[in-house]
Amino acid sequence: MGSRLEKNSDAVRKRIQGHAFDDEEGEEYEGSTFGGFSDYMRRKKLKLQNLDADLRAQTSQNPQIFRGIVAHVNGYTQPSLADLHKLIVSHGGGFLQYLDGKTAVTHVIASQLTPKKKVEFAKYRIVKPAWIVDSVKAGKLLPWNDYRVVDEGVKQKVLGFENGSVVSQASTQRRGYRDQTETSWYTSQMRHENGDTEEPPEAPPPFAPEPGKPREMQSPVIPASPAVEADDFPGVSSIGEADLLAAMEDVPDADASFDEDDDGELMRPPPRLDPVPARSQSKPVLPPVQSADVPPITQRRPLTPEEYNAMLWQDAGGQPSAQKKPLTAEEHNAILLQNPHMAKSSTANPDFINQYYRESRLHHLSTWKADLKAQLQARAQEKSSTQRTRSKAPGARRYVLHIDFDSFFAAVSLRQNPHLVDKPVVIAHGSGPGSEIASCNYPARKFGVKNGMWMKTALELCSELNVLPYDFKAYEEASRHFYDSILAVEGVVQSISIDEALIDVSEQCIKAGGSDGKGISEGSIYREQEKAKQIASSIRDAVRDKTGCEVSVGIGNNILLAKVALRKAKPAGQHLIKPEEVLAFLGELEVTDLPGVAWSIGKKLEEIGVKYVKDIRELNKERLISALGPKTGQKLWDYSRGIDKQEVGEQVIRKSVSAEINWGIRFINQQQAEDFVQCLCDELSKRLLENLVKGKQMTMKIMRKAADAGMDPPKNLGHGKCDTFNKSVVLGVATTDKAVIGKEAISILRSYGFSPGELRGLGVQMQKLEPLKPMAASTSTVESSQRRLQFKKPAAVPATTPLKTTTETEEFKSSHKKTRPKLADEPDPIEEIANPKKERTVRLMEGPIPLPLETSVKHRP
DNA sequence: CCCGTGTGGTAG
DNA sequence: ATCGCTACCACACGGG
Repeated sequence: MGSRLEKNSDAVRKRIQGHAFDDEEGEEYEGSTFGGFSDYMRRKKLKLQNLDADLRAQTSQNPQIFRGIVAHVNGYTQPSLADLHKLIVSHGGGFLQYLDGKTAVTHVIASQLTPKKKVEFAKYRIVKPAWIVDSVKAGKLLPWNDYRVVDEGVKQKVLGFENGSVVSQASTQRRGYRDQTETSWYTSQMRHENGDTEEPPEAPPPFAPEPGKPREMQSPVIPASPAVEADDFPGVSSIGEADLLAAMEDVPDADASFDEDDDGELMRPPPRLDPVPARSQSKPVLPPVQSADVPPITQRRPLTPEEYNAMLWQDAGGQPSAQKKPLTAEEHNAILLQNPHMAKSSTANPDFINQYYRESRLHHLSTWKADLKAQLQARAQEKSSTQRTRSKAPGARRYVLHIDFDSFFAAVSLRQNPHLVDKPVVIAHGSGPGSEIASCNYPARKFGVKNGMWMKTALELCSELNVLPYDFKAYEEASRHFYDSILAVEGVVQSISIDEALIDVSEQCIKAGGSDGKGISEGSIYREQEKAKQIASSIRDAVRDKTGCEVSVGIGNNILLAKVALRKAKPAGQHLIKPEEVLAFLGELEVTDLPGVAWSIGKKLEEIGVKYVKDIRELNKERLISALGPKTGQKLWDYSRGIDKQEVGEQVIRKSVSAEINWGIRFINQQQAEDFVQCLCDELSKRLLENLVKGKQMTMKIMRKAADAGMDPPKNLGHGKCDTFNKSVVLGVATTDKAVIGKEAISILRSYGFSPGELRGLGVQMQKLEPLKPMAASTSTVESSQRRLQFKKPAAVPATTPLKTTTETEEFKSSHKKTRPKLADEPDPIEEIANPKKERTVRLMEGPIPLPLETSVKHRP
């Protein structure tokens, strides 16, 4: 995996956010995309929102004619606001009490509007209340056009962003989000690979579902026979008919006016049909998933096709039989999860989080990266405290090495499969169409296969592709050897990732040159460069010896140049950029070859006529800054001239900790969603403790299926096209308490009132971190800082404690003791990359350096 | 000017 | 089938 590893594999959800609607006349509206409401901390609003979820959950039997619609009622109406609210929500719609300018409201309901309001609401569709009433009566969504309050005309046509001339003052010529979305990598990949599935061009507009239209869900719906038995994952049953029926169950009409005066508590728990352990109102501890909804283990007979059909085409409450009710998202998921394979790989499996993180390459990449960074920074700190830091001679030549494995995952996995080395090989989880390619060897690249590509595309490019599985253990092992070799070199080391590092070897090289490293002395410069090359070469040899894999090395006089030199070095080589070559070398690169420049900035540059780095030099700085912003503009101005002020090994302290999952999220009711959020918070709390920090601000991240996205995205159990919603809350006091975090997170989730079946991704993040108080002082700081660096081989440890079975209340669990029996006396060098799940070293944090976890544990009774 | 929140973008 | 994470920076915008 090179420096460009998975360049495209992420940044997925974020660029698919804006979606505009085509109404019945094909008129374009810029839907205000981002939902939520202005101030969820205000209790009253909160409650109003919460009701929606409850009400919606109870009325899923109603024809969900307003699905995809989010309404706001303005002014006095007949029927009343409350009645309209109830009608809308109980028929699948969303409702917002307040407009905050960037909510996801699609329609404003009003009997009439003042001229001022007309302007204010210009970007919404304004309809009369009768639209709601008549639609419910008709059992289907009627064309809203017939109920317009404002006449057709300029008033409702807004946002002429395409017209560049409109935006002038802002100095940055900005395109609408939608434009960016349409040309994003993700969108284009979707089109390329799956243009037929996710958004069929003939798909009905979201506001006019065609109820009778068959849905393309037959195959997942009807399992031939259960290939995975329920006890493949003990502790949970497969989703049975009971769940399915529960999801579709008739629920008595919700009381539209829950009392509003119990302000002391978070909110009213949703009323339920089946007996569910009630949430404790005083203690914010939520019941675990399996205790809530999942029935005891029973072997269930899968539904027969007839039964599915009965459900699928169930008549919607007395409608004419031609009018079949489309399934709600919850019903859809319930049916989907009938397939045991699906259930196992989704939130229906209580072990899902652990299982998922075990298999996710991106999760591994992130954890590895954080661990390595912490370890190397701790090492650097220790070094600088023991030996006087010599200040760098200003103006001296620098020699920075950027070292990187060639197609890391593939190379490591190929050692077990030497017969494939000359054949095209990729690393992926499977060979299904949506499987992502994490790494590909050079023979595969010759076919045009790239990291991050989906299997479908890769197979089109190369039909004889060999797919090898991940071997995370082996990657850690190879990385350990890699870092052993790097750390043996005299210089300043900075970890980039599991397979990538920087070393500043300036001091060594200048010493070899025999000058002060400033003056222009041909001989000295030559000797310096030769020294750098020789260091690079010996590192490559060392890593090859120990791992059997090739690394490449880029050498330059700053990080930027080392990085771009690496491109030229690959594969299995090294390249040094001499000072006199810098401008020519950089100039011929495309702008997107620069670090920090990818599709988005690349496109902005393209719009102002810049394709190559040398083109940047033609622009004055002001132009660049006005197009890209002050920092980015300045940075690129510098980069194009070979300037990079960043130093190797700069210390950065962690500012956030988070846990998110945006795959396999398929809920059939609100309870499951909330339980899952709690599990995420448990995980987050665990990570906070591992990092010895607590957080004062929490952010909840939500991905919800876009209104125009199909129920089943092209990627199996993927999130597909989504809207994203982030909301943060500042806690009174910093905490690691999973109950507190969970309470806040669930509160935010509820406040949005999303249909649980439409959730596609969830995450929780802590910011405003503070160091956790160290345990009672014990060992000397010196000793602890020495211990801090040990990369421990995890002792043979029992499986990690299941997420929800822990009853520990203490900050440090005693199980750590068992895990790491005799720690203080092991002077091993770096022995293995710490297992991210069980082993952590102390993180750098502001304030006093906390004692290492182990040390603290040791001294507890 | 500062600050805060929310969103976008990027990299590994 | 499939495992689309996570930290960090920059920016826009709104309010003092």
